[in-house]
Amino acid sequence: MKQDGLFVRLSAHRLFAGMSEEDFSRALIMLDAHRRAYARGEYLHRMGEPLSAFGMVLLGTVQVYSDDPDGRGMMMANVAEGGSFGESLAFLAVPRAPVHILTTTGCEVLWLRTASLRTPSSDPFVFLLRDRFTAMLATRTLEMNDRIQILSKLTLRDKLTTFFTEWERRTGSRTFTVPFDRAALSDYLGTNRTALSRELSNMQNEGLIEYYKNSFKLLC
Amino acid sequence: MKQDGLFVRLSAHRLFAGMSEEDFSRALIMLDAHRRAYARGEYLHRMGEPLSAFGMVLLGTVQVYSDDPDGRGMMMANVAEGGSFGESLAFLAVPRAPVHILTTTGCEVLWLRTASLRTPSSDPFVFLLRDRFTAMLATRTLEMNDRIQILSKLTLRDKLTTFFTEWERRTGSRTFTVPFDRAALSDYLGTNRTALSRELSNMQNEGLIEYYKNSFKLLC
DNA sequence: CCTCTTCTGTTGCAAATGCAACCTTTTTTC
DNA sequence: GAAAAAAGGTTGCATTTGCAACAGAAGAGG
Repeated sequence: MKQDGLFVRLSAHRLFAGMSEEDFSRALIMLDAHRRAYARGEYLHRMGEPLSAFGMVLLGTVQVYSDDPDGRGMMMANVAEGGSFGESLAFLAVPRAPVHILTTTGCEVLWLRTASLRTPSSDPFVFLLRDRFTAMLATRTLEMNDRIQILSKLTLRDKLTTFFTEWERRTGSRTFTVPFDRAALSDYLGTNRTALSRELSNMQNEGLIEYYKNSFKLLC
Repeated sequence: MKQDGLFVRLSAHRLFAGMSEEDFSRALIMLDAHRRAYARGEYLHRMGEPLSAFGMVLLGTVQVYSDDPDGRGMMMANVAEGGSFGESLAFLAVPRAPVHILTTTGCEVLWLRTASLRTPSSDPFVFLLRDRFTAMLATRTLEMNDRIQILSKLTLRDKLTTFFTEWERRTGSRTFTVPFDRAALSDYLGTNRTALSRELSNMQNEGLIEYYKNSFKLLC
C-alpha cells in the first residue's frame, strides 16, 4: 500500500501518537492497512454484514446510520477527518453489524484490521498497539457519554446549549464550524429539522448566537 | 482478600469466562481486587475525583450520575448485579471523573485496578486479561449505542417500544423485570416521570402491555 | 400496629415541538 | 449559465409532554 503522506497526516492520531516513522509503517503492516477512496453518498458498509476492519477517515466525512425497524434512519455518529469508526464491531467480529456506513462527501478511508491485536504475542510493539486501541475505545465511550447527555436534555434549547458548550470546549473558541448540515444536526440532537431551524432562529433573535450555514458564533 | 464464593458468582462474567479457579485467583491478584460493602444511598465515588479502579457489582444496584451545570441530575448508567462501571475512566486515569456513583440499594462491590493491564508484559495471561478487558469496552460501546437509539426517538411511545423490544431480545422472553423504578426509568429514557406513568397507563389501556411495578409483560 | 417515607398514578394546563405544506436560497450537474 | 436538485427557513396546527399539585399504595422502622 502506498503510504504517501500518511505518516504526516496520522502521526497525531491517538493510535499512532509519538511513533517513529518506522514504527508507524510497522503498525500499518500489522493492522493490514488498506486505503480506499469513495464517492459522495457511497456506502462503505451495509447493515447486516460483518465489518472486517475499522476505518479511519483520511478525507471527507462519513456517517454511521442505524435503521429503525420502521425505516426512519438514525445517525449514530458523524465521523470527520481524523476520526474513526467501527472499532467495536470489528474487534468483536460481530457477525451482522447493526449499522450502515456511508459518505456525505467524497472520502478517503484507511481500513485497519484488528486480528493481530487479538493474537497472543510477546512483542512489546503489539502490546503498545493494543494499549492504544483500548484507550481509543475508552475514549469513545466517554464521547458517547457526551452525546447521551445531550440527548437526555428535555428541551431543544437545552440540547443546543449543551451542544454549543461542548463545541466551545472542544475547539477552545466561541466561533466554530460543525460538520453537520441541518438534517444531520437534528438527527444528532434527536429532534426535527424544522424545529431545529425554528429554535436556532429564536436563539439568534434573542441575541444568544449568530450563525451562517454550519458556522456558529456564541454571543451568550 | 477473601474470595468466598467469588469464583462461582463471577466465573460467567465476560472478563473471567472460561477461567480455571486458579487463573481466576491470579486475575484477582493482578487486578489488585478489593471488596467492599456499601449502604443504600452511599456514594461510591464523587464527581471531580479520579477513579482509581473500576467496579463490578456483586450485590445490589449502583447508578452512575452526571450533574448538569444547572444541577439537574442525569443518570448515565444503572448497573445491576454482575454489571461493571468506570472502566473507561479508570483505564484512562482521567484526573477528574465527570460523574458520581452511588448505590440505590445495599451493595457489595469488587474494585479492580487497571494498572497491570497497561504495564508491558510478555505474560500470556496478562494478554488474555487485556483482551477480555478490551472486549468489555467494545461491548460497552455497543450497549451505549442501544441507549442512544432509544434516546433519539422523538416520542415517548417510540422510546418505550424500543426499550421493551430490547429487553425482549435481551431476556428472550416477553415477560421481564427491569432494574429501574419509575424515576430511574424516566431518566434512562430521557423523559419525565409523570409523563412516563401516563404513557405506561395508555399502553396498558390499549392492551399493548401489562405491568406490575417493575415487571412488564408484552402483549402487542 | 402505627408512623413516616418513598414510590406510583392522575389530572389540568401551558409550553414545546413534530409535522405538513410551502417557499427561498444554495449547490450541483450538464 | 440554465435547469434540476438539495438544503434551509417559515408558519399554522395538532399533539405531545413537562410541570405542578395532589392522592393513594407500598415499604421501612420502630
